[in-house]
Amino acid sequence: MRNKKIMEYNFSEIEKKWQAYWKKNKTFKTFNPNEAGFQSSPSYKNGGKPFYVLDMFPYPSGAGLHVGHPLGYIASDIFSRYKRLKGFNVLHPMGYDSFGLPAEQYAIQTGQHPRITTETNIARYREQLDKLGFSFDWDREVRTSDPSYYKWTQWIFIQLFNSWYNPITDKAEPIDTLIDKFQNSTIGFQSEGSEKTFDQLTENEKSDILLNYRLAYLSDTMVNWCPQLGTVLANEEVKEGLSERGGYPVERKLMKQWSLRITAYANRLLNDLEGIDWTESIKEAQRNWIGKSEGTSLRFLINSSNPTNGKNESEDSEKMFVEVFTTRPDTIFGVSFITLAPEHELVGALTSIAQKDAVEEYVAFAKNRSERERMADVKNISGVFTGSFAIHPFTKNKVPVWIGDYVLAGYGTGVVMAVPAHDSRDFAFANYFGIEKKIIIQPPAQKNELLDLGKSSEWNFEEKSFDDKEGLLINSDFLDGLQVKAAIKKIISIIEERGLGKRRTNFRLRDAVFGRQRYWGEPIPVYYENGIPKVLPESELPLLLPEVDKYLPTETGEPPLARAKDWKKIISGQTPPLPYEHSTMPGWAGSSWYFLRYMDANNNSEFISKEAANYWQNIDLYIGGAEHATGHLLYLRFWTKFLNDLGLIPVTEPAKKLINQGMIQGVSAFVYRVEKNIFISKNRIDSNLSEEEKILTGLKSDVANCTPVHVDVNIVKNNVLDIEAFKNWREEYKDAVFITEENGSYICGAEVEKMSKSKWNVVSPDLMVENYGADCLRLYEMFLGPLEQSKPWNTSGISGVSNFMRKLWRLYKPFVEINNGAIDIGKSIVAEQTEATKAELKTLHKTIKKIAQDIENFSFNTSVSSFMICVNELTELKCNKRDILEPLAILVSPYAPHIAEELWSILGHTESISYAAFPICDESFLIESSFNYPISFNGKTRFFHEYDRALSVNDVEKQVLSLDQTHKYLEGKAPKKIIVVQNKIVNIVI
RNA sequence: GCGGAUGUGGCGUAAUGGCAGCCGCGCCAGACUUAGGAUCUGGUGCCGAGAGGCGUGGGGGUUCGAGUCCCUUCAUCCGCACCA
Repeated sequence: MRNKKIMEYNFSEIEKKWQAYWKKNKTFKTFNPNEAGFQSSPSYKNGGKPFYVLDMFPYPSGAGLHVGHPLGYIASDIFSRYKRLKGFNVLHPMGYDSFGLPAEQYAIQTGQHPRITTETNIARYREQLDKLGFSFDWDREVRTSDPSYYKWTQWIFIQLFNSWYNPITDKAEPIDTLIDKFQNSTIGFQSEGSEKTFDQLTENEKSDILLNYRLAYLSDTMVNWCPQLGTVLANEEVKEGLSERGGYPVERKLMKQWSLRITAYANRLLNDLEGIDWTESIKEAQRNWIGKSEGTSLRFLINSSNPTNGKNESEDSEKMFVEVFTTRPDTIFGVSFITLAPEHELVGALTSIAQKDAVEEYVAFAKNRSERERMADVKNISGVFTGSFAIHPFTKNKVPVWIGDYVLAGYGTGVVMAVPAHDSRDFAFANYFGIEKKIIIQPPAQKNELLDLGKSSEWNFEEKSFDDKEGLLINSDFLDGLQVKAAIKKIISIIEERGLGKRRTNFRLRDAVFGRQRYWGEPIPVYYENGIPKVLPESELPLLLPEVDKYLPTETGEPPLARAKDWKKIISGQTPPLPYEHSTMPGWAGSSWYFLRYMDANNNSEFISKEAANYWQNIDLYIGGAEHATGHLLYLRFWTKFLNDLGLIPVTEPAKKLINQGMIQGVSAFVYRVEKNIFISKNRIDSNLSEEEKILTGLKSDVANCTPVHVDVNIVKNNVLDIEAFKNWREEYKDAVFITEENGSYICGAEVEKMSKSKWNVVSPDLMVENYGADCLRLYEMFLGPLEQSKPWNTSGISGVSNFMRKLWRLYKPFVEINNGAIDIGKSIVAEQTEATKAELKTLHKTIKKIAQDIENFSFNTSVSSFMICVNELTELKCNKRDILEPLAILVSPYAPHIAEELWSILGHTESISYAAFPICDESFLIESSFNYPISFNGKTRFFHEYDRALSVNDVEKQVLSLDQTHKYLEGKAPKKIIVVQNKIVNIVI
């Protein structure tokens, strides 16, 4: 008894089956060349050149993944699977950025160890990731919080500490080479008026001097201090004066802190952007952040007859000077005052007795203003006169010295030469305090007209400064008559000649503060001996994160690590034990080099072997969010360059190509609360209530105002609220009353917002996988639109893709044979011998071409629609040929791997489809013998006519002109011109 | 203020300078149904009964021909922002 039974597309069974298969067979295990198994791996057999596809690894938060997270992972997975089919040895790993603030904040609240919550969250992430069918090699997983990983993060820190940046060779070198130079006096070192040689210095003095050069160093710096988080923050962790995490106020504070000398790399970080294929917006953001500007320093002597406050009376005040930095030295003759930042060290010395009180009051005021206040208050001008005068280096005139908080202490020299006529900030300041403006540039005529249309052709310097870098110099002595650019050139050489200053390049980029006064991070591998910071020997790594009783600062304000008992460095034969550094590393430490660790994830003796580094080089394709533009991506490049300088890795950039996937936003739903438990439907808000409704709700009058309240999007479908589900949603809504539309439904409001738990608009991938399958979700996420674009999630569109999945499945006509009650494995009714028709081959090869192109261009959305077209056409053609369906399964497999594996096996294959060969497009199937020309008149298409593709331009023209329809549209007129583009279009101009 | 991105049907979107709206969602009609938030078939940019006209944020330009190239302007989103 034999029986054929058609199989339905049971995605959940299929997906489970193949996920288990991949896991059991380690289908996606990637081998390094020196590893056993490399030569028998399918990649190697396929000719395997290395290719590295990386996702920015996630921070495992307690909320789990929402549908937005996998977007980039799906894209990278498609690309990885495609590259495997193309015969590459693909490295496609995943891991967790598992140190960080949220776990610690949670620990503070609950007392639970962050390690525990982190592990729980990772398990949940893993489960969610596994359900989506990604082809990660999990044997290479990294976790930044794992001691076997952070051992090497600490090791790299030690290398940074033991290195300095040699400006001559323009790279990092071991600190010993610097000590050598000091000892041989090849170069001098910064020291305060001491005449000692380097070897004559005390150990303390040596340490202090070397800290000025080490790439990881301890120093007193102005830091962003966040009292609520109890830690310092790096610049990019502060947004508009508030902490990025949590949104707490941030203050400026002088603290002894660990920093990394990223500024040494500013130029290279800037220049090397040219060579990498990253989006222009990210490169631009980095250029901005680095903020290179070229100009000159210039000294202004202080007038020696200044009445000073007495403090510095005894010192040689004749030698006192302030140094400014300017990018516009050409405006030197327009200087009418000098402004110091309130924090400038010479403020005290420059203040006259008469101005002492006013200055002190102002400095105190400026100091107490938070960063946020200062930023919010940009429009308000404040400042104070010091009572001192500087001497103009060329005119020898007296120039008043002011203090103003529009000058930033941290940029340039903290002093500006103010040219109010040609700088809008100086202009505002001068206007406010009534300081004179000296006009020294004649704006070009056309600019004059722009400002004062109709009034006069002169620039109105009463209203606005002229800031542009163009125009003619006037009232400027030897610069008169020069154009701005020529003037800059000339004045710089004069300044340098006379020793008044030097050509100088300034960067906005600041050194990165590297210590955090928090628990859940890598301990900095440093101990203190007589107050001198020393790094641990490599043999003592990892320096394990100790246990503490609470994750809070100590009573004395020490970081949590100070609570650890007996956590001290013991040196044999020496007592007492020495204290360790109590700060930990910032969140970005582990992520600054993780891409390297994946290459050799289980190496216990090195952070990465030379062979692995040389084989994999750097990331070929890196996918992640654009929010890391100036943080992670800059540090990643910095560490890569540093490790390259030390000769540890062969590359100077971490990623050849970077793609930023767009954010998937949530569509929040709102109900409108009238009173406590009465809700009005959206379209009824401005309408009148019926008598019935008034009685029902107990409202006396019509609704005047109502409050929108977020409602869980999972109980809203097409803006219609599931009223019963709403009542059950929360206890408080049990007795809710609704003013509905006429048809009795309740319509919710909708708004696109960030997907977040608090807005109740989170759509979980788990639910989508359950209802539609992972393949369907993968395809749908790609179908939404271009990868890089942000877009709101809309679940209702998924049905189209779901229909497609079933249509694809049916094309293969899978069935099972029931043989005397025993069920065989699935088979397909395919025509083995019959040759495919021309039409079928055309459809297939057109799709092959399109899919390959799309993947290479990261245009995954258009691929999905090509698949739909292909399946629609093949269904129409009733195609059941193996020659067509087999390549189609391979084409689909990067996008929808589970169904592809199943169909592949139904077609009789016993090996995974993952290492099949990507089909090759045969162009000959695409070429038609004729072309249907659109015939247009004055650019408007009127009709079509088919001609042989080989027909010459002249013949097409002749034949078109003889057509009846042509005469109809010519209306008896003679055509002025006829354009024929072969196999494209005919355009007749009348 | 500076920089980046984006503007196309009711919605998501597609179009090497050559037929605008492919593929979907939604909607409309029909078929099968006791029923449909199932399935299948057809239709669907706008105006117009129709012929036809108008249409890619607005204005201008280059071109035989512009969603696409150039100039200008507006709107939205994102990043940076007193950086001398």
